Amino acid sequence: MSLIKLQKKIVPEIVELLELRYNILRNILYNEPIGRRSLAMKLNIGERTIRTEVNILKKQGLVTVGNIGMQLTEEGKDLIENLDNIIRELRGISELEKKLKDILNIKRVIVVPGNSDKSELVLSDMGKTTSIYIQKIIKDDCIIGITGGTTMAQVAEEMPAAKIAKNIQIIPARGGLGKDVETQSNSIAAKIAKKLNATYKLLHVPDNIDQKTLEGLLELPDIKEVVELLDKMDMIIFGIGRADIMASKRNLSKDIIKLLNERKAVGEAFGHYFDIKGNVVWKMSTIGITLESFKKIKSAIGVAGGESKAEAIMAISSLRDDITIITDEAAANKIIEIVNKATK
Amino acid sequence: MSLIKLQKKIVPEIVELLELRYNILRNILYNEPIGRRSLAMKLNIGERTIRTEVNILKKQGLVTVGNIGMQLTEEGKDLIENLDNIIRELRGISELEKKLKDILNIKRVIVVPGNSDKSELVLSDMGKTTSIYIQKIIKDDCIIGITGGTTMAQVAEEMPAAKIAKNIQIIPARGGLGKDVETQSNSIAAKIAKKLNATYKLLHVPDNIDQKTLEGLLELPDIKEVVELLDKMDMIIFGIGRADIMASKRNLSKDIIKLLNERKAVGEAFGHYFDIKGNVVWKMSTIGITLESFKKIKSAIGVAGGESKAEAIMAISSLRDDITIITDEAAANKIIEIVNKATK
DNA sequence: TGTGATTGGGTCGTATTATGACCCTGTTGT
DNA sequence: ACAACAGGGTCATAATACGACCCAATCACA
Repeated sequence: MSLIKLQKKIVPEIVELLELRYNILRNILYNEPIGRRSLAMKLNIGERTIRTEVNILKKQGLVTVGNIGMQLTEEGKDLIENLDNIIRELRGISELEKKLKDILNIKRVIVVPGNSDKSELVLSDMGKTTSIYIQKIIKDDCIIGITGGTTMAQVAEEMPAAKIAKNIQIIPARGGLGKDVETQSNSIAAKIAKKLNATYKLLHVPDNIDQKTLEGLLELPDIKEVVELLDKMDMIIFGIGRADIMASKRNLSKDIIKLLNERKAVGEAFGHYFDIKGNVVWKMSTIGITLESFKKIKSAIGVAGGESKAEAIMAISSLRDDITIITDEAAANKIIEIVNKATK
Repeated sequence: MSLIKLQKKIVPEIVELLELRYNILRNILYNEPIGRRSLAMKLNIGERTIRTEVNILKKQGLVTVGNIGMQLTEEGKDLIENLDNIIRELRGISELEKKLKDILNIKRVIVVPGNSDKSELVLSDMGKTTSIYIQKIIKDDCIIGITGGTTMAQVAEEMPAAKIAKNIQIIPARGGLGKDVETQSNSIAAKIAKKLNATYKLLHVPDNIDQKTLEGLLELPDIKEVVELLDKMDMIIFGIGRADIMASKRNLSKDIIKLLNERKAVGEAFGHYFDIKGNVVWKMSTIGITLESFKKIKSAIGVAGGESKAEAIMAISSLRDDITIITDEAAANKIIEIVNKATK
């Protein structure tokens, strides 16, 4: 039996304590310097509790607290990295990954602890984990497709800057311009490309354009160039969204929303809307990767977290059995819950 | 950094909790079935505290509590073994051993956690640890000398029964009959011999006999046989006593006690009284191993615990630098304290 | 230079928990 | 039958954690 499980058995109290302090440390690290009250806000904990805990952490030499706020000491920063592994084991993340892999029947599942719906740090973690995974499998002369969304924006944000392979090309996997520039696939592709010291192409095409305009756009050399690359992608990293939320974000017409409801769309990825079995129920008319191309890409990596994304993840997992899903604990547990209910 | 140290840093509370529960579990194991009140007595803890803790342990499925008392579950028993290592690391026993080895300037030091003055379980542990160590280094055709005392009695008690080598002989390292048969070297030698499936010889000689009688006894074939073996010993396992306490236990005359005080005797082993530097200040006139023989024996293993034995252990360690000392945490810390004070 | 938003630290009443000091009843071994 | 021991119940009290405030100092920004 592992050391952690052993302790969990004999001193079960440590679980909450350890996680609480871990969260405090992490939140200080990501927001330093930060005050008591702001921290209490972020963690949804009473201010006084923060105080008690921080006093202990201070006593242990992990945080310093001055009049500008609280900061981690060097020791605290070192500690937090090792703590990651403890938390993983404490929560049984490895077992969770294995279980989820079996349930979704896919090649690889990576789970980060926490719930990205409730904590932005978990979203960061997911982004970081995705980045690290990508950097591991990336090879020379790789063409990598990227989609938009807040999750993918976070991946770009957390991507460590490092030239890890030669002649990498980053391209947006589909057109579509959201309101927020930060979460557009174009911006994200550019950001990732810069971090990886790679070249990139942009795809400036709006969503939902009519067939005629589309054909016209395809004649443009700038766009044509990218479209040709779309079929040569070696890797695609994409966010997974909820069908209903994505529909409202994109201001789809009432008719289409009705259609999506009727056909029980639950998930969205690269402009395609899927039901829980992975059937395409509708797709946006824009320039971008097709489902057929998607299925042929060597490495497909989907990223999404939060329990709300559970069904969407299930839908996308049905598309290919050699897909990699990177998600969080909350989504993983929710998926397991859904499957358990269904089989009962 | 090790997992334990990491946790000690971030959740320092667990230290006492873990140790408390460890002690409770151990005491239940060694005394099962045992009641709340008896247990509280043994551990010097309030009865109510035991109740709170046991409730948690019960909830965790580590102890069962019926109307005959409390017992460990199988899981609890499994746990306790792994816990040993955690406690060792928690207390930094390895570091302590290293430090003590350097201070005493001897070949090998083994420390068991706890204080054998305060807990009989620690004495058991020391006995068990000694037994295991002996069984590791024992070889075929070995002649092993044994002394008396409560510590050595515990070694015999905890010795696992196993024939681990051929043609082993166990002999008492010196004569001397105490009041309590159980702690006489004869009984202990016999007990150990039986457990190890070895042969043994006895040495029925009283303490403090005059020279003439001594010479007479040496003519007896039974005694002569053992005495000849004394010089052929391959290993000696001996308890270490405090000079003053041993003197009073043996009812030494006031003159001799005065002498021991004058010459600053602090330790006793195999009938010899030593000052802190390892000089013999007095020895009992009886049949048994001489200091010269002792220094020639291949393996010398001294066992003693409790802070009161600190100086005695220091004295005996000065005799040989290839001696092995098996002691407990309390004695180890006390020795370090004494040396620190002396060097300041 | 003022002003509002933070910051850490102080304090105090209250809720929660741990603990000590008992009681009771049942079982067991003598 | 009795003494010794077992667990469980109860309650007042001590220790602790916590929420809800206050204050003065500091900082960013207008």
